Amino acid sequence: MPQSERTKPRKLPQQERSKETVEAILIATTHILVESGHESTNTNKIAERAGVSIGSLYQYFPSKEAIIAALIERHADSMTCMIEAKLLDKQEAPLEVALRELVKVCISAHTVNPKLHQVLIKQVPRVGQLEKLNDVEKRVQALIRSYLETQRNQIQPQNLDLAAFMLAHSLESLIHAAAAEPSLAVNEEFEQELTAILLCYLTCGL
Amino acid sequence: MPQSERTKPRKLPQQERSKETVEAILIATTHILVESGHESTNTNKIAERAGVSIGSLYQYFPSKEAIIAALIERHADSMTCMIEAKLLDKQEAPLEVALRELVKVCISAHTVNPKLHQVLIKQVPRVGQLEKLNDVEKRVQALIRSYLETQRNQIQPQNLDLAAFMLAHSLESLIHAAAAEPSLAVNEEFEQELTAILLCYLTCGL
Amino acid sequence: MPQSERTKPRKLPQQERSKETVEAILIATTHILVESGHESTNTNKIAERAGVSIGSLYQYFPSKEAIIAALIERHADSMTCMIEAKLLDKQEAPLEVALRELVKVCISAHTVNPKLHQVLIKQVPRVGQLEKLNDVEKRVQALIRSYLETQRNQIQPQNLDLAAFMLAHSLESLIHAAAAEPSLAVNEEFEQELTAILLCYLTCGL
Amino acid sequence: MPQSERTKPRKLPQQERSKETVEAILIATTHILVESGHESTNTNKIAERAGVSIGSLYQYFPSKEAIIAALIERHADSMTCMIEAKLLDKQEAPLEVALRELVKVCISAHTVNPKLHQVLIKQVPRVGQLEKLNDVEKRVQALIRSYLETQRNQIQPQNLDLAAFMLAHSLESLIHAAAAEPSLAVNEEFEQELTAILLCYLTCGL
DNA sequence: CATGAATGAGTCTTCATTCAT
DNA sequence: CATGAATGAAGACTCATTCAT
Repeated sequence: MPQSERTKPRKLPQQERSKETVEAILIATTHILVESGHESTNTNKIAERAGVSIGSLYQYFPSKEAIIAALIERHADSMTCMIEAKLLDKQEAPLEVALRELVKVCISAHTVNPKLHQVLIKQVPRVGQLEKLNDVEKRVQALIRSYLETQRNQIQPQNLDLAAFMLAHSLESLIHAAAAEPSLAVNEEFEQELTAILLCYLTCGL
Repeated sequence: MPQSERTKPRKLPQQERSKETVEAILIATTHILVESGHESTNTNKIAERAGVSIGSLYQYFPSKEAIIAALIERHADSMTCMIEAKLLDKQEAPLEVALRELVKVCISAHTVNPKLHQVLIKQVPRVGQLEKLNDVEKRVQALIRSYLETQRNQIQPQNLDLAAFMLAHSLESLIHAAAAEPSLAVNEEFEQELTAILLCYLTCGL
Repeated sequence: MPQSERTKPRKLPQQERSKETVEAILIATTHILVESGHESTNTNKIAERAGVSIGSLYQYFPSKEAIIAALIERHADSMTCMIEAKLLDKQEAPLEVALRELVKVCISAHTVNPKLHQVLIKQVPRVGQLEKLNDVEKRVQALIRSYLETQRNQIQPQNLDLAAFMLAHSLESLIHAAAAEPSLAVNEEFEQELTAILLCYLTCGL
Repeated sequence: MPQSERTKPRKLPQQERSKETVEAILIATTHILVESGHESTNTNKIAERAGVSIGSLYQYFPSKEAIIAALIERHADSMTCMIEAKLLDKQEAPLEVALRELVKVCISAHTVNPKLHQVLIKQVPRVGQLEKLNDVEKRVQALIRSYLETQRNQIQPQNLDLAAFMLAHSLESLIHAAAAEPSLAVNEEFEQELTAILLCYLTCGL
């Protein structure tokens, strides 16, 4: 999956100073996205907020899209890392425990910067390089898939690809939806219910 | 949730010709969205494609957003109508049958114009009046909620609001995801699995 | 020779008002080119000088290049028309008379807007659609070629294509050069000498 | 014509390394011009291609224009040197021989780096210091002028300035045009015809 | 009511050049 | 003197929307 010329970071910052610049740009972008939404996020605002000239911005990112893409990548990385760590940690645990922990860590992952997450999910068009947003699901799905493998004889579904797909997407979308729904607290009860739906699916032989 | 001045259709077309104009605009918008995506959909293109002057377009819609909102509304209506009809029809049916039918009709609903559905979901920012995209879920959730009411003693979850939320969002998101995933056929097996996850959740007492 | 999307006029002005707009744009461009040169000619200046919004400019011309190209086309047309008319008129005249008249009319053609001509020739990069500048030579060459045909047995060169090439380019470049050279008056003597070089070439059998 | 501050090479490279740097810059510029044209030649690209930092580039050249100007100067020098040598060599030769040799050497001179020559002629705006492009003609004209002096009584034209002008510009422009015209081979026949037009002009008494 | 010409604020992006390290 | 990060003026172009006809 080679990155297109338009979205590949233009040059990697080599000196300390330029690393700070890139960092400042990403942080500024995060703030603006969270405060004003994707539509009114533009490169001039980003540069200004980052305390960087517009020229510097374009030294490191070839386009506005590339900045958002980088942000998405970071965000996705940090989320999947948390999840991966937990799944590896609970590899040996009984299904119920593992699932409950998975649910917990996914919720935590969504709590890191939930406002940003919402903006990315709801406002950023999944077009071109920005499709990477879907990567989170894909990577979580892969992690789950390999976990299921180890539990193959504990679970009912035979088609592990499909089962991982079902789990990953339900998990993700329900957490999204809950986070976006002010009337619904993401509390113990929700966590419990989320664990239930996944666990039932895997174990109840209907 | 009263409509703002900016997104309420400016006047209801009452004469025959007006209705045709509105129709032409919405159809043109659909085509352009499907063919070129949301980003390159603009009012001038829409007017041209609809065979209508840009001035006339603004007679019927106060803004670009209003056009998309109208489209979303239509789309959501047609989807929820199908689902509502089916749920009412199966009100008396046993849980398993009802759920299976619900799954079937949801899949059908996504098949009416799947390309448009994808564009609306993935590319249209859920901001301002365009948040209505979420209405489909909300309305389906309400329908399910009232169905669950009738089945209260057949099912395990006690918090019906939460249960309806779980079902509606899982259903919706899994069908979306499947439709967007070329490697996954939306076939009998998928339908079966989707029914399973919902049914297990409602009946298995974990 | 189909025009590329970037340089083809965007829409032909249909109403009276828009014809005036296009005209104003071209006139403004001419003035700015003559006064400030190609490098400092930009679309914003053109629009302002034309008393037209930048948006209007882009209604009719898809790019800056397209405006210059249109100007070149006009300029080339007016030049070649003059020359064509004269050559047709002198078809029957003896060689010396015809050549002298050709020289005269070419000089006149360069005198219509010599400053513009210089800018177009010296400053506008002959790239993309702007290569049309060379069309003047090509079209003059074709006209001369067909004239030579009628004089075939009066002249020495046998390869009429080559002869037309020699005449057209010498003519053009010498007039250019003379116009650009302040120390050289484009006077009777120059006209005489120019006629001489062409006539000698065609008749003297060396 | 004193050089302006902006285009005079900033310092003459005196150490070996400096000479290499300047050389590398000019060579890189040549390559980029030939490959991508003048429009997309910029100082950052030049520096990168030359394997030199942009800062160093500005140590040796005060502006972009100065780089191109230096290139033009070199190119013009190498062309005029060839021509000068030949003309001096043929000072005693009969007119026809001298002219034929002049034609030959001019063609050779255009063959040294024809692609670069085309780019310089067609794409580089003859503005400011870049007017030097015209120097080739001027210098050739001066050389021819002094040669004609020695042949004064062999030739018809009395105004030697004008005659030199005619010869220099015809020669130059016809060779340019031929080089730019893919349909026309620069072969023996062309060489012959070019000699003819010059020789006829000088000798035939029309 | 239809038309389509006109508007202009707003955005992205480039690139010659400077300057701190 | 070399480096390359930083600068920012400048310019091309889009598109939602208005308004004269």
